[in-house]
Amino acid sequence: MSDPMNEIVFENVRDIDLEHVFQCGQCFRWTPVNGGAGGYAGNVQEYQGAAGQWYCRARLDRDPAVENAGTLVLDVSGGSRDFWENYFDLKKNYGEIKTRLVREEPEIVRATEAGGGIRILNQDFWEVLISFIVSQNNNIPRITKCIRGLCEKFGDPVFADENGEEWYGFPSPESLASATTEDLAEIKLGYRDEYIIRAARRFLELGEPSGTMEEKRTELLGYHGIGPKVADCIMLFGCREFRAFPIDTWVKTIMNDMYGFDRKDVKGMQAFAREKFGDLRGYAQQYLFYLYRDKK
DNA sequence: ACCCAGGTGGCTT
DNA sequence: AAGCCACATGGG
Repeated sequence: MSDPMNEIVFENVRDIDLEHVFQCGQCFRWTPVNGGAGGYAGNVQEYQGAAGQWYCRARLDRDPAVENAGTLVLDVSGGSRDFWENYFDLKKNYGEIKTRLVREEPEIVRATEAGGGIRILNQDFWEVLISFIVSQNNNIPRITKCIRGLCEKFGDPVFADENGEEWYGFPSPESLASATTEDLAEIKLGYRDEYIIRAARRFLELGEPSGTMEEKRTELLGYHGIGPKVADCIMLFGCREFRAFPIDTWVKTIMNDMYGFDRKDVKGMQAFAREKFGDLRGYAQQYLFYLYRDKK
């Protein structure tokens, strides 16, 4: 027997595509429902996943007349309408963001068109913190597997879907703070399990970073296992710091290809992003990242 | 067997 | 400040 769900409908959402949202590397707990490539069946996209302690089945009935638009129907195990509206960032005008980016840097139009339905989710800080520590020197399929393992072993069951499959909430900080490396071994985090345990304990002491962006960054860099790249991801996806511009191997390739930067010149890339994309550089980074991920 | 993946810590110049 | 290298794990 599946658990009951609440339906929440958002009509006429602009600048949204569920494949862009869930495959752009910002989150790791959403999967296409019917195994269709990217969750497509005609003009319907369907994904299921979880945010914090809530399960959600998300369907986008796409408007055939408008690109990256449609009616978003959520079947959720909990969470208010406001919670989900905020999670999907539905109050923000992404059309305007794309227009401004292209005005400053016309070449980026390739990226804003390829990932035109990207929205930066408002995710829980703690979940983002742990997820991106797992991400270092790792690939997306395996990151996904590791995080599922963490949820199934250390999270609470929150929902049984119609196939009888159990979904789990993200582990609490306490549950990971009290875990041992032996407990974590079966998750196959490799050398990262020490990082996870220490991060959980430090988060319980410090809570979420606050202050200016630089202050948040400094605090994040104090975590063992968090360097500049992971700190920028956590700020962008978990702290609503849209001026963060994470530079990973893909972005290095992009910056080399499009603008001729030496792959080692991370400082130069940051300065370029700050100058060209200003306060919107976090969004720019997502469009660029998706463009190159999509090419593979 | 090697190289890579949303890199980082630690040690050596 | 910049340059190495080891670090688990799994896929190509």
